[in-house]
Amino acid sequence: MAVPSSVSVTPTASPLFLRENEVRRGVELLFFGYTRLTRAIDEGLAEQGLGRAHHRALYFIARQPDLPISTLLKILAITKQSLGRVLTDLGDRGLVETRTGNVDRRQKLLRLTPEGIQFEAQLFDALRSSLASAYAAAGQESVTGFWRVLEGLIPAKDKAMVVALQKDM
Amino acid sequence: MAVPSSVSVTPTASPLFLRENEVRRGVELLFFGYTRLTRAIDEGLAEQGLGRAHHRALYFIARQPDLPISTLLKILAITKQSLGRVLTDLGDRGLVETRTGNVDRRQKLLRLTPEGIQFEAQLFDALRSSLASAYAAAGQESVTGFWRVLEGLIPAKDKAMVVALQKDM
DNA sequence: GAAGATGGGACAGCCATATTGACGTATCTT
DNA sequence: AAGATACGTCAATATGGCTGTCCCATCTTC
Repeated sequence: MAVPSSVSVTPTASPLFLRENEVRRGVELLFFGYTRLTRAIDEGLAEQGLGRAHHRALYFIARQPDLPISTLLKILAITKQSLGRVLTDLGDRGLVETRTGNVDRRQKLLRLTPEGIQFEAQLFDALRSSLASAYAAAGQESVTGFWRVLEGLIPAKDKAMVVALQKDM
Repeated sequence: MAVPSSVSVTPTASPLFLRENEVRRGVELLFFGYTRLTRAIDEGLAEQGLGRAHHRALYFIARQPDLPISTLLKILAITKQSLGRVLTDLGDRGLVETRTGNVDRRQKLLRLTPEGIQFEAQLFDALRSSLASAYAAAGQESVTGFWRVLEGLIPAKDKAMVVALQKDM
């Protein structure tokens, strides 16, 4: 992709970005795309009596084992109480376990149990199959653009958090 | 994953679409991008004592004036009861009005009142400013890719509905 | 014209997921 | 020793979904 990141944005393209229809198209595609992707895993979650909130926690714990609760709270941007219930449910089902932090003993580090790893992988398969087919249909250049636009939607103050998740890529 | 060793594989070829990190990146960017975009309008909604469910209805009514309720139900994919409460709230605030269909008198066609138009436009401004800056930062080619991938996430049976929204583009 | 399908409204009750505010305990920092 | 931080927990509340049931008006079909 030839986007001159070192150069100031060229004004020639700017009329496009101010037109209402382009914005509405993005809003709608994001709405439908996001909701359809999340629906792909509802069935698997329901089998365990879990909801989407549980999956979000499961997902980020899978992504960053030994994640402290405070970090997960920042990622999910929900309250401690809301997350508490979710983690209790996941713990009760033997999907998530905690260990006391060795650097800071106040922390509880979250990780998936073997059963949790397997369950998350099963849910992830549904996400992968949806996204992989969308990627394949759109082509690699489109995927890069897809990422770039979404990155632009994330406020600067949150960007470090997202980058941290992807540092191993 | 079995890659035929007789074929030379470039790092950008099809295996890209099966690799876990690319999928996880998409999942995460969609999550953060979508949630951040929706947060952009929460404040404006709260001023009216409304929530995101109200905005979704408002948005699609703005997009397709004289929309029958049954169509809106398909778009939002929620139950009649859930939508009913939302529409009652919007009607009570004088943002939405209904008229009896002239083709089919059982139908109630939804449209925004002048106040509703103004309010939706105000919320839309927040969406526009977020999306427009993401578009501008990513560049026009990226925007096309962004659309393409999201379109690929929408199941075939829903695609006609989305296209219908955008037929005037 | 009668029967059935469809569009819409309304009742009651339930569930999942989020919120605020307050308070307690263990541990780390200064 | 004092204060900040990480985590847990209580109680109360709001939002936005859901199911099931029943109703009425209107359109379609035979």
